[in-house]
Amino acid sequence: MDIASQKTIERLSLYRRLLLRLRGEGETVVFSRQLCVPVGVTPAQVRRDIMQLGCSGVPHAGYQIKDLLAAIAEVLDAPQSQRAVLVGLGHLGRSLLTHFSGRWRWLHIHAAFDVNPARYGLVVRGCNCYALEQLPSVIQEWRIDIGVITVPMEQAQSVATLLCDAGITGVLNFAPTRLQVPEHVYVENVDLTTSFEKVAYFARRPARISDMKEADQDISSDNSEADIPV
Amino acid sequence: MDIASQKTIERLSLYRRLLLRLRGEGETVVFSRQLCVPVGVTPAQVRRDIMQLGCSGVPHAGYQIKDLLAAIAEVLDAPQSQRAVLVGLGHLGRSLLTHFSGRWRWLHIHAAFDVNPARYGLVVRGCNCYALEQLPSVIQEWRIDIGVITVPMEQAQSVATLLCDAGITGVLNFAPTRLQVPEHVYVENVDLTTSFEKVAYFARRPARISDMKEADQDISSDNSEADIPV
DNA sequence: GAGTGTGAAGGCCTTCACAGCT
DNA sequence: AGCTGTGAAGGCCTTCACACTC
Repeated sequence: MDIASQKTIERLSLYRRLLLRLRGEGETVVFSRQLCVPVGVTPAQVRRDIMQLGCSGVPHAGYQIKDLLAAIAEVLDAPQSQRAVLVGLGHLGRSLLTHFSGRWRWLHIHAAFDVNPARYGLVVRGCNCYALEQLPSVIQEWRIDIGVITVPMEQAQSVATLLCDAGITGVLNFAPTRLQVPEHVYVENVDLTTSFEKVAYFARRPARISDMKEADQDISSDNSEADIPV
Repeated sequence: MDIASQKTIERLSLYRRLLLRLRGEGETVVFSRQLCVPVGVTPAQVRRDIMQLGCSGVPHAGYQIKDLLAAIAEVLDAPQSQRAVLVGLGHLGRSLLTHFSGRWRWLHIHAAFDVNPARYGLVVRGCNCYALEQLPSVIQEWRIDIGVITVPMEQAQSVATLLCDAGITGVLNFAPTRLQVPEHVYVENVDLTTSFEKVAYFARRPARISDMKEADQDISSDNSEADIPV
């Protein structure tokens, strides 16, 4: 697979976690029909993605889970582990560090930065906080290629520029603005405020319609035996 | 504006925060050219969105910021404030509560739920944690229409079903799976793991090109958790 | 019959391009 | 000249449909 679109990468990520789960349950083969539902697409889309991965299935016999996992890993996983820095140790930044640091061996948050001197030397989950001025040298010395931005909107662009100038090629942006970066830099936006506003909007729009006829459709879920939530 | 697509709502949310910032800086009018960049679209898209809002601008004089804000609020803001519940008081759930609770007056996280009895009675930012069994009655009694799911993937679907059966119409899903819900229920997925994987993937794709010019020092200490240079 | 592989069609957005206004 | 309003065109994905395989 030479080049994959953003949406394809998203689906591969979802496929993988699903496949890992199936494998953990003892399965060895899988059909496109099983994969499509939890990823939210049609079987045709699943087959297209698998085709693009270079894997082949057997009609009526499905795909080998281990083949799929190997092919997906080939695409998604870096040859060596990647390193990231986080900029902005406010509430959100600390939460992310606490929650995610050390959670994936293939992505290590190597250092944190902030403009607030009160936060220098702060250590969250083994991750040190430094002054923003030190960012370029740290990035270059450790060949870090990912920056996580958790600063307020007003400062996001200047931090992004700083990161890009230092040589970063990927940004995970939690600030509610679209960053301007050089063409070779990829930006993934995670905008929780917008997500909340979207849910709030769509939650109240169709409500009236469904209020009319309430309980007609029940969801046909495969894992219906698992009545024990959480 | 009768109906708006997901992408339109996203942009409206971004426009608004930008407009609020501009207004705070003393501006009263704005051009499409100013709005397009931080939202990541073209001026034509901005004008289309504004047209859809029902606002008009004046050539060479731009749009009135207060008109735009009023029109956007008309679309995005609920007549009365909306209430949400959060299910799953693990690390992520607590972080979200800590970070977002009380942050927006128009969306109140009213209660939290978990299956783990050790968490019953837990209070995070004034938000009480209850047993999952109480979820339906709380939702119905308080007419809550939004559910935030922060449980592991394995339990996400059953929680979603529970929420939908209780009458929820919007779900903010942090679990890495696409939920099956009745047609009238809207689901917004926030998948941090996938986001990280996307950044990691795209960060190293164009890397080779830029690798050319400073491929001198090779620090290949992969799983190094060594100290940070200062 | 049940599933895979894939060309072709369809849909949804975004952008282009240009008329109209001041 | 500069910017808005908008029909038309173009692009990107997704889905359809069906031949093919076991």
